[in-house]
This record gives sequence, C-alpha cells and structure tokens, in this order.
Amino acid sequence: MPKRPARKSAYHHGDLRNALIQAGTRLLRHVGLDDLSLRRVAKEAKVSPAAPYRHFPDKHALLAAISERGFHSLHARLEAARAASPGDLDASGQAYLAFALAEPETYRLMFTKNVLCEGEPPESLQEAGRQAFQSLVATIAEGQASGRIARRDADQLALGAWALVHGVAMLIIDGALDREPYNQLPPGHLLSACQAIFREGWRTLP
Amino acid sequence: MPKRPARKSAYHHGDLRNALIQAGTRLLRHVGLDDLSLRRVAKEAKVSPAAPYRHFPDKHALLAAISERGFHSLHARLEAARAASPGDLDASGQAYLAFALAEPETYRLMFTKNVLCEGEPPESLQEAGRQAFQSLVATIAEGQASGRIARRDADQLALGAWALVHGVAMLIIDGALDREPYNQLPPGHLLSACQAIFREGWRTLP
DNA sequence: TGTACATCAGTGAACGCGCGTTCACTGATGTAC
DNA sequence: TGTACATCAGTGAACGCGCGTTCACTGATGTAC
Repeated sequence: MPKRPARKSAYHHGDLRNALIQAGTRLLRHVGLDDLSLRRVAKEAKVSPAAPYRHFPDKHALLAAISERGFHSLHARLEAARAASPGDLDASGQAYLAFALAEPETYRLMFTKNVLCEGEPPESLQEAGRQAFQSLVATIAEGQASGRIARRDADQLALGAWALVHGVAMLIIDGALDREPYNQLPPGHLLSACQAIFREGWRTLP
Repeated sequence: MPKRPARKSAYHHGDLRNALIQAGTRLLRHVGLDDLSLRRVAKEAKVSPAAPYRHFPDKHALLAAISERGFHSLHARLEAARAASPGDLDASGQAYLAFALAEPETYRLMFTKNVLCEGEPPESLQEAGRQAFQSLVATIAEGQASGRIARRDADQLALGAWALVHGVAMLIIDGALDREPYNQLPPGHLLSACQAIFREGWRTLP
C-alpha cells in the first residue's frame, strides 16, 4: 500500500517526500544554501508551494531531512572506505573530504545548526550524525587493534581526526585556501599534508 | 577635518561608518548571522535604513567591513599570545579558539564567503585575513628557530594547525560536540586533546 | 466485478512580513569672502 | 568676526520582491459492500 511507484496520475505524486529531498539536494548543488527556499524546492519538484506541508511540518523539517540524507551518504562513503582499507585513518579522512567537496552545500547545511531546526535537532538527524561518526570511531578501533594506531584515548583520536578533516573541508569550501601557496595543490594533497603531521607529530624528536 | 568626535548634532552622526560596524558586531552577538539585515543594523545604530548607503555601496560591503574588523581582533589576540609565549603553537591555537568562541557569529561570518561578497572579496578583507594567518606562521617560525617545532614544511604545518583549530571551533560553534562524551569537557580541553595528538602523532612508535 | 464513499495528497490564491535598495528631500557643516 | 553658499550625511516614504505559511478547495485513490 505504501511505496507507490513514481509514475502515477501526476495529481497524486506518489513519492513526494523523497522527491522533495532530492529536489532540495539538487538545488543545494546548483543554487546553494543561501538561496534555498521552500518555494524553490517545491517548484523544482514541480509541485505547488503548499504541497510540502503534507510531508513536513515546516521548512526546518525539510532541511533536516535533506541533512539527514546527507549524513547517510557520508556514512556510506566512510563504510566503503573502511571496507576497502580497514583501520586506515587517512583513507577514511580522504573519503570524508571527498564527500564534503562533492556536495559542499549539503555538507555546509549538515553543520549549520540554526538553519536545521530551532531548539533541539530531531532525533533521527542526531542519530544519522552519530552513525557517520561511529564509522570513524570504528576505523580507529581497527587501527588500534592492528597496531597501526597508538593506544591513545579513542574519543580524543576521533575528535582530532574529525576536527582536522572538517577544518580542511570547511576552509576549502569557504574559499579560504584560494591563494598561494595552497591553491597550487589538489584538495586531497592538502589533506594528505595535514594528515602526515597528525600522524607523525610536529615536535622535534629527542 | 575627518575623525569628528562622536557627539555632534545627532543629524550628522560624525562617525557612522564605525558605528555601523560596531552595531553589526553587536547584533551578530545577540541575534546571529542569519537574522542580520542592513535595516536591523541601521536601526541598532539609531539611523534610517538608507543612511548606511552613504558609507557602504551595499550590504555585502558592510558585512565585509565587519568581517575585516573581526580579522583584526583575531590578529591582535594571536599577536598577544605570541608576545606572551613566542613559538608556542598550542598557545596560539588556544588564543585562536578563544576568539572564535567569544564572537562565534562574527567568526562564522568571517568564513562564509558568499555572504561577504559576490565574486572576489575586497582586497582589504583578504589582507586582514592574511595578516591573522601570518601570525600563526610567525609562531611556527619561532618554534622552529628555538628547536621546539620540527623543521617540516612551514606552510604545511601552518595549514594543519589552522585546519585543526578551525575544525574544533566550527564543531563547537555549530553544536556538533553537544553530546557525550565531548560535552563533559570545556572547549579549551577539547582543543588541548587534539593538540596533543597533533604534537605527538597518532602512529605507534617502533 | 461494479459502485458509493471516505480519505487525504495535492492546488492555487491569498496573507502579512521584512528585506535591499532608490529617491527627492533637508538641514548641519566648513569654507570663501 | 559675520554672512552666503556649496557640500554632503542624513531622512522617511516608497518600490517591488520572494518568503513561509494558511486556507478552502479538488479530485485521484483504495476500500466496503
């Protein structure tokens, strides 16, 4: 009874909730977060401005749903990286960055709290975020188990790795690295350089 | 002839350009970037909605000026940290974070490109950003000169240090760390933990 | 299988709002004589 | 020192716009008989 195929009467859409999330994601790609309005998403989905209210209580809820789907994509990429290179923290970081740069405005949305909700974020969104983060944690645990990663506090390692890659991603997305000497290198190399320091440390050895 | 003292006729303000930048900074603190409009800034400065156009060609220019002042403040904090602890990269990072958390919405503005301008950012804003960044670079140079920081590529060290602290700052500002176990620690400790890894490295030693 | 009907996902017009920006104006200022 | 005047930083009303949201409605759907 649910899960109607997309092709129906054109009056009843059949899968509008999903279509709105996809339309929103597409608009993020093409017009950006600042110009994303409920009305534009409705238009992109070829539906009247009031139609989204059948599926989302308000604009925040739609944005939260788009963001949630973003976290699922991110999670999928991290899991793929983990499957390909278990315990390889640098590979996970590169996969993370690849997502952020493939969908920069979705990524920005995912980390812009006030736009996603007023007050507490919906539980399902929080859960999606936790899931993606857990993938990072799992990589670290694997790395520690195999002896490649030192047995430091895993929460701290996860935070550090996350902050580093998030920082690089945001700096690139916001254009802060569009200048000498950083604009001479592809993003993956910029991250690699940061990862090398994070792996080796910057202190002088005795 | 320029630099009129603030108290004049109340019709001619005397120093409106500055007053607008301050009013904007105050509003960022109290209502946030999303609700910052030219009209609100004018109102906060007790001036008509058209008055700002005597000093800024458009809204972007006012925001860029606010942002520029933000970079000057950040630069001042970094220089103070450097004077107090030359060559201490961790101290610089803490000073950086302190600024970001003291003025979170100004900080967010400073790194939100599309809001600051369309197309190229104004030269003076870019220069202010470079200046702040150079303070970090100088700290690294000092640290290398005194032998505390390894003689790696300084550009890479600067990028890594910047990305790490920017990442931590953004994650905190956007509420991504408002959950277990990270919400149990003050921001400075979270950063310290990340800095420890960045300093020592996470690899296992032979 | 065929028909009557309740459901509810959509429509489209309308609302009030705050926005960035413009325009003709006003009146305080500092300068020239 | 005193007055006429050009300058230009402000005013306040107005513009057109797109926004989020509401409402009474319409018509396709699936179900009960």
